[in-house]
Amino acid sequence: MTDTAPRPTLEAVAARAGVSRATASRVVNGGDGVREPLVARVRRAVEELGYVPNQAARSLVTKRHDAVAVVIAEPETRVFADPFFALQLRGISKELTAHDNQLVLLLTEGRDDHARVGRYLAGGHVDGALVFSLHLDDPLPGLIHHAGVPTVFGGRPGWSDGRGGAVYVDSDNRGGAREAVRHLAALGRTRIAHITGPLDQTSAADRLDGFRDVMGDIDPGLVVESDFTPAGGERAMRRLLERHPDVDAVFAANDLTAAGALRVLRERGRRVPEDVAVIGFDDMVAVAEQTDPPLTTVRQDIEEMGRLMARLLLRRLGNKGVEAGRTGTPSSVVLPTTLVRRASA
Amino acid sequence: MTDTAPRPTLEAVAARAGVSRATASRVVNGGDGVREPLVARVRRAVEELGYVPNQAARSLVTKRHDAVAVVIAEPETRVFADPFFALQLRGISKELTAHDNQLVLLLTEGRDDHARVGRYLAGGHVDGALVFSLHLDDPLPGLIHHAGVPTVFGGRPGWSDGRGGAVYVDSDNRGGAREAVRHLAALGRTRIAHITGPLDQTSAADRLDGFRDVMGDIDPGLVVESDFTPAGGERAMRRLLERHPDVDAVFAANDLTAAGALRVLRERGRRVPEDVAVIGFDDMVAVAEQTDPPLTTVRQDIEEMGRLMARLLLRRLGNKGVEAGRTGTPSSVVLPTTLVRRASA
DNA sequence: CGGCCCGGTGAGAGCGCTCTCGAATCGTGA
DNA sequence: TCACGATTCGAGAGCGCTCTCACCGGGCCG
Repeated sequence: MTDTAPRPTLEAVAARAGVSRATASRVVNGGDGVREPLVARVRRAVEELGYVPNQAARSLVTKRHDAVAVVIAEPETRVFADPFFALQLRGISKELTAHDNQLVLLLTEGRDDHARVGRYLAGGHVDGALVFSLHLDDPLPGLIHHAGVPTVFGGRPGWSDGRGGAVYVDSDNRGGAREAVRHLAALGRTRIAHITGPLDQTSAADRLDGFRDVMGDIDPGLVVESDFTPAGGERAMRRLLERHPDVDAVFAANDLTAAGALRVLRERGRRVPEDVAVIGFDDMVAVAEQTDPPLTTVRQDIEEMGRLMARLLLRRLGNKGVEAGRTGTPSSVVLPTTLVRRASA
Repeated sequence: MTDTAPRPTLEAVAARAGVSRATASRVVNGGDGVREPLVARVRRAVEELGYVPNQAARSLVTKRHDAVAVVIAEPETRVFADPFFALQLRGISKELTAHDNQLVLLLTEGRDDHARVGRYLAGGHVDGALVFSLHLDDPLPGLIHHAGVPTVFGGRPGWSDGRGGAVYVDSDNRGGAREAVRHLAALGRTRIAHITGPLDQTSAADRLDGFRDVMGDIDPGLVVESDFTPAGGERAMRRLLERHPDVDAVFAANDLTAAGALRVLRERGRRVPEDVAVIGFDDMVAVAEQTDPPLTTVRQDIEEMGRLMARLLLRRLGNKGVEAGRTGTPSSVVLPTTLVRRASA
């Protein structure tokens, strides 16, 4: 219990099974090329001794770790207010454990942490990395690329340099936004506004693009930049009502923003959806189902994104068991979104 | 970039600095007992070569991994709908990285996973574990104890067996509940009800105990068991109104439940807080600030809980740098809660 | 019937690091 | 001045594992 009984080694297993260490090793790693009776004997010895391979010794020679890092770079507390990463983590975790890989979590905040993470990844402690880095000016992708660690990004990284080599998994922010706005238009709304997210994040920028795809060149006053927070949503909605008292629909860049907007609308006596229809983005149920009225929103399958990220990475690492892609490096994936109709639009 | 340049070894550093591998090792690990000029030379060599110690080789001999597992055992999706674990993880992460420890995340769902986790921990891949296991009947604590891995629990584990040896960090659920109920009483409420959480979780049970501490032996119909979800809160509130139409205050076991209750109250035309005062628990801002009216609730410092868990574990692992506890195994810690007054009570 | 090939097995060389131990160096007190 | 203790450094033995390579035996072809 408390005192650490010395763990049995491969040597011990071999001795007990009456074979060499080499043969024992072969059996432990699949048993190819070992005749049945011996396989059985080794297996039994493993069982009886409760042998578990020493991972450190193993990776010392194989140079593999069967571990991948998940880097979540978010200076802002905001992120933790939504279950986004939690769900993504769950998807990642499922896929990784299904292929016997460990998940090393790296949370960063602040610039100094970037260096630390870069050093860690460059240190070769993990076979690859899954990185969430949503800001345009983030130095992390560069550091990681420099470190030469196989990486898959969560969300399209907004690199300025020309290389399109980055593999990422993203949801169809632009398409989802289009669908939302089209829905508002189909409802007969004509003064449709958009409260954006921080435009240095590709997801926010893409949603704005989708909005513009449908609306064309509209009064720029109908687009208000915000920051993905409820408070920001409130501010933006207030400004919107000042500039355009006749607004009859709002597409908010995420659910939190929409919740803030809803509150201001109620406070100003506007009925939702009768006077103003509102659509959010994300489908964070804890928020979208709690608003008054419940929020119509664009859902993205967050857990699936995580699973996919892990799968792409493992494939790239040449992990057996993962169905092989056609050839070489797998390419990025963009997942579809769906409109979830509740009461607000 | 793609091809893995062979990482420099200690041997290389030693050669470049003109010292032995042993001395280079000493410098890398603090440099005690090495004279200044040599220290400087080795440091420079490390710098120039970009040397990073091979962790696998190191732990092969030290039998330490400088890594701890974080086990989150939650079959239910519910958990991921709140930022509870995210915040806790952040606290844990901060403390661990401050002491150069890695965080290996183990997410489980379903019984079979338990065995996997047990095997992993027993496999000696990590130095210790931080475990969130909130259910009374959870086999995990037993498995872990059996594996002999130093562990700190998040939340008081509800063990039936007699051993009080488990170290845990919890918030003062009972005290917080008392404060909430006293607040309601101070408001002049007399028909105070409680919507509980799942009573197989110690946090829910403790909150109920706190409620009883203040209310004494009341009409059992004023206590309704629920499940920490908004939908459950709605159901419970409905039942409550049927049985006790005269209820004038509700203490909900968490914010999500309170949100559900609020919705039912509004739907039934009860004004909050005029007719019925409502208090939640947790202070999940994303929820508590969004409800109508904003929710009065009991806050627990979740991030601090995480940080503390990590600190206790590191101390127990004899990690230098962590201020030493007085003697031996540190004991559990219960963190205070605070009442956050918003509009609902 | 002999040589050859081939699948199955074991011996042994490291992987990169820490740590013990003895050698070398330096100072100090008598 | 010389012995002796303290300090600093290097040589070398592993930690537990994988993997190459040589070895051995039996089946098959010539």
